[in-house]
Amino acid sequence: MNIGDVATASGLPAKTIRYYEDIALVTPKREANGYRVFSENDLHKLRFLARARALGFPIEDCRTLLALYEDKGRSSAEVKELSRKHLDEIDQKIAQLQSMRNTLAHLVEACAGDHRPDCPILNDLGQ
Amino acid sequence: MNIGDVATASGLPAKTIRYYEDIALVTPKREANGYRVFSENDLHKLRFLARARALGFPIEDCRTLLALYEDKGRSSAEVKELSRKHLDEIDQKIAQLQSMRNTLAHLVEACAGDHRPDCPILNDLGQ
DNA sequence: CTTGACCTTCCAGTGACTGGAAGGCCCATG
DNA sequence: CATGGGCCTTCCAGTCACTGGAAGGTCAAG
Repeated sequence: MNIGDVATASGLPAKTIRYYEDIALVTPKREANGYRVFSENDLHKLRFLARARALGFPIEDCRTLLALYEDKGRSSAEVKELSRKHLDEIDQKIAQLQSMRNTLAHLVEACAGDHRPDCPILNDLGQ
Repeated sequence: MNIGDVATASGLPAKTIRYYEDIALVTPKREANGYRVFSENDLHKLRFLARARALGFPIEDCRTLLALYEDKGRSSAEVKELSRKHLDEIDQKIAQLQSMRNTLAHLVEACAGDHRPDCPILNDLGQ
C-alpha cells in the first residue's frame, strides 16, 4: 500500500503519516522509486494511533501505548495508570473550560448587544 | 513602573508582557537606559488582557476587544457577537472532551490494572 | 568594589501538525 | 511518443502563545 491508501484506510492525512514516520511511530519500507510501502501491520498501527489520538492521548503516550500493545508480556496496570492520568487531565481541562463557560455565558447574557456602547462584557474585562 | 512591577500587578509573567509588546498589544515607553516604563494605562491594558486570556479568548480576539474597549463609540453588539462565537467554541471543546472522557472512563473502569497482560484499553485501541 | 536583583536582546523549543513549493513517477489517452 | 493529471517525494516555514536560556547591561545596598 502507498501512503494515499493507508491515509484513506486510517483516516489520517498523508502529511500526518509522514510526520509519524519522522518521529518513528511507524517505519514503512520503501520501493525502488522512493515511495513508502505500508504493510498490514503498519496500517494497524496507524489505526491504533488514530484512535489513541482521538482519545486525546499525547503523542508520547501513544508511543508508549503502542509499545505496550506490542509487548505481549505487559501488565495491564501500566496501561491503566497511563490512562487514568490522562483521564484526570481531561477532567481538569473540562473543569477549566466549564468555569470559563460559566463566566462568559453570564456576561453574554447580560450584554444587550445593540448599537449602544455600554457593555457588561467589556466592563468586566476592564474591572 | 518597570516590567517586574507590572508583572506582579497584572499576574502576567514578564516574558509574556515582552511578547505582548512584540505583537503590539501594549507599547510601553523606554527610559534612557533602555528599560521599559509602563503607565497606569499600560497596566490597565495588561490586566484587561490577562482577564480576557483567562476567559480563553485568542490573542487576536483580545486585540479586537481591547480596541473596542478603548473605542467609546463602539456598539455592544460587536462585543457580544465575538463573545458568543467564543462561547460556542468553548461549548464545542467541552462536548469533545466529554465524549473522550466517557469513552476513556469506561475503558479505564473495564481494565483490571494488574500484572496480567489482558487489557480492554489496548484491545479497544487495536479494535 | 562587589554582589545580587533587576533589566535588555536574541535564539530556539514546545505539540502536533499543516501549507506550500519544487520536482519525480506512473498510467492512460491522443 | 508526448502530454496531462494524479500520485508521490523532500524540505522549509508557519501555526499558537508563550517559555527557557544564554549573554550581557544597570542599579542600589553594603
